[in-house]
Amino acid sequence: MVTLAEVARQAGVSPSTVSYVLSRKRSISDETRRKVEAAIESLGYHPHAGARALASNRSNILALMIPLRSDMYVPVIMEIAMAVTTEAREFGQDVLLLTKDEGTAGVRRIAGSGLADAMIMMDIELEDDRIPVLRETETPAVLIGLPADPAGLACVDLDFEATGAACVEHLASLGHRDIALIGEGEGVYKRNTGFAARTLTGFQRAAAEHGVRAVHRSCEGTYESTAGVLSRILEERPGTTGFVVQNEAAIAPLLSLLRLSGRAVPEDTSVVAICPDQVALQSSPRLTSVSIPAEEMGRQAVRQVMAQLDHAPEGASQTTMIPPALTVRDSSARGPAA
Amino acid sequence: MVTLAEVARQAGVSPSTVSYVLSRKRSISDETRRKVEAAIESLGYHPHAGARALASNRSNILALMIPLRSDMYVPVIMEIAMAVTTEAREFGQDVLLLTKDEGTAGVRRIAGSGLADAMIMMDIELEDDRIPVLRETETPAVLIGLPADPAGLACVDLDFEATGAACVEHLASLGHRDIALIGEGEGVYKRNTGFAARTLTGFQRAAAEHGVRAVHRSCEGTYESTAGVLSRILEERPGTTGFVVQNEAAIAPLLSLLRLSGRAVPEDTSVVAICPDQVALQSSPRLTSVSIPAEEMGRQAVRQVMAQLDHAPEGASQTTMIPPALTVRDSSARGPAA
DNA sequence: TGACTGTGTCGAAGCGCTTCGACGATGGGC
DNA sequence: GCCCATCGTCGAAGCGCTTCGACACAGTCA
Repeated sequence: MVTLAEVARQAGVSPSTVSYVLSRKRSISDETRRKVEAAIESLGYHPHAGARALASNRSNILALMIPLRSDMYVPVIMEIAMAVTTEAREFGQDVLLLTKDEGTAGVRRIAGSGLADAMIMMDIELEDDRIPVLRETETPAVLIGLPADPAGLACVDLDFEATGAACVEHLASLGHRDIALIGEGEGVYKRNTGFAARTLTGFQRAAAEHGVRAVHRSCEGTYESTAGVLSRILEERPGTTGFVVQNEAAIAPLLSLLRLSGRAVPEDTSVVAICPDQVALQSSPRLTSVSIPAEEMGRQAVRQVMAQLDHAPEGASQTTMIPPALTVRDSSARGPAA
Repeated sequence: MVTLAEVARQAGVSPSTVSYVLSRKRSISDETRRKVEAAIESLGYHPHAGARALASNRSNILALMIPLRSDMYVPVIMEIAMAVTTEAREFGQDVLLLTKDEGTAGVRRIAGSGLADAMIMMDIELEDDRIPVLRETETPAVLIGLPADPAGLACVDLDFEATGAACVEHLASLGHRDIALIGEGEGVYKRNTGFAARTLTGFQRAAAEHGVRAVHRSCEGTYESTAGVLSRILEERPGTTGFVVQNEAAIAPLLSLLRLSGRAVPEDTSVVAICPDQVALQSSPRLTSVSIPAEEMGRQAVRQVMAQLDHAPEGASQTTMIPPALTVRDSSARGPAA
């Protein structure tokens, strides 16, 4: 192990000088800096993380708590995790991976041990029991998702209500008069994750505003479930020409089923998905969609958490709702009333 | 911050005694242990991670390096990561998430800073440049995947060669005489990740052994690409009745295309997939498949790395090839020669 | 020119833990 | 009843770093 003391010896300066070269907290002459940097380079020195954490009371680690199993689409979780990790490195931070099932004990452990400087949490429930612990331990944190009471907490999320509305507006503007929302599974609405309910709210509000008849059905995402949901919708409202899908797993079955039943997309039926761009682009036809800005959420979360760490906890209570971006592709076209 | 010293004061013992209660490295009387544990409980004490790492030269952190973008199916990566994290906690370890794009510099940084005690690496290339660095820095490590030269390294992977063979054997035993492997995208074979090539080797060997005509086509996984691949196969070998698919993205398109072309699965055509059980179960019909044992690979990796850390690096060079498990479901049935 | 203000560097203390050696108390073997 | 091993506990050193105060030196200003 190369230590700071060895670097100092090799550079012919004192250990504290080396430390100041590294931290830039005091001015150092160019000559000294060069000598020290040369020594660091030639010895392949890396500061000992534990020693640094002990002395400075900063671990330069961000804890990221992700769901073990959840309603969220796995690739989205992954993309957020990768974005967090990548962005964190830009700030010289590393990322500690925790699972949501560690729950409040996990939060306490991290806060108590100084292992991480802050937390980023995903899969936030409306009444998430980790939140009171976060408040109590005064852990700097950013939530990806929106709890019932976000007061005093930094949150980042897609504006799902606006998302639901945007899908309806798009279909309404194309002249569709009967539309359906194929949503997440039953469990998702019950389990208080909020986002599905918020989407539904926006969907219904916009439908009312635009004078569009709207139905909503939850769907488990399997082929069978999707088939059942679709046939019930068409039975009830045979004139349905527009679908909004908020369930990545249901997209492929739905397209397949529409094709089988002879309804051409987009000629007869329009489909708008709420899904990552990748899914929209891989489908056939390529889907008009509101994308899940996973990467942006991850990056935003890191930036906000770093802001809390660097410039005191002012602005910690900021909620960032990312506005939906609807991209028109090949799955939506003019409807009957156009 | 509650410190060990405060616990000691509250319990009426010396700090070293508290430390020994925690580490169990010296015997402690029941009475003292109880007092100390009570103090820990009542104060909500958690040892400071940095201090512990500094003094003991052990961070109790495992670094997990995962691909940012890769040939691997994202849910599999995720499942491995979750399994690693969960299993690591069983050993009292935490997991630090690194991305593969940190490359050799990342490995050096972790090894040099003592941030992690060991590394678990995914997405191993045949000639992975991180491997020499691992050897040079003498970092305890386990690779998930198989490099060209695994000498002296611990590796865990599915036995893809046996997997390819198992699929062929299953189809051959059902009486299929013309089979096709729909594989990963071109890039995967070129990019030296090994697993796709190993599967192909096993596929071809077993086909030869069983006197079965076999073709192989790589496939990008989009609907269009799958359609192209399928039509070319059927043009060349119209008698093809068995498909092996090693590309999760191609599964749904393939099933959809077979249905459209009037080939019933499994009555006319059998399909065997190499994919996670979840994908096989969600498809319709449910697929006969060799599952990707993501969770087991993750758990195994942690166990092996812990063995290296605990009982010296003997056995560090062990390669664990997980034997394939083929589960018969509803997508394979007797073929023409049966 | 003397008092002052910066600049650049150093020494030492201390972060919270582990661990080694020491030591008093106990108990078994003879 | 004495010696020695064992058990349970303590004190102190030290892990590698950051950071505070001190200080030498060179300019700057009246």
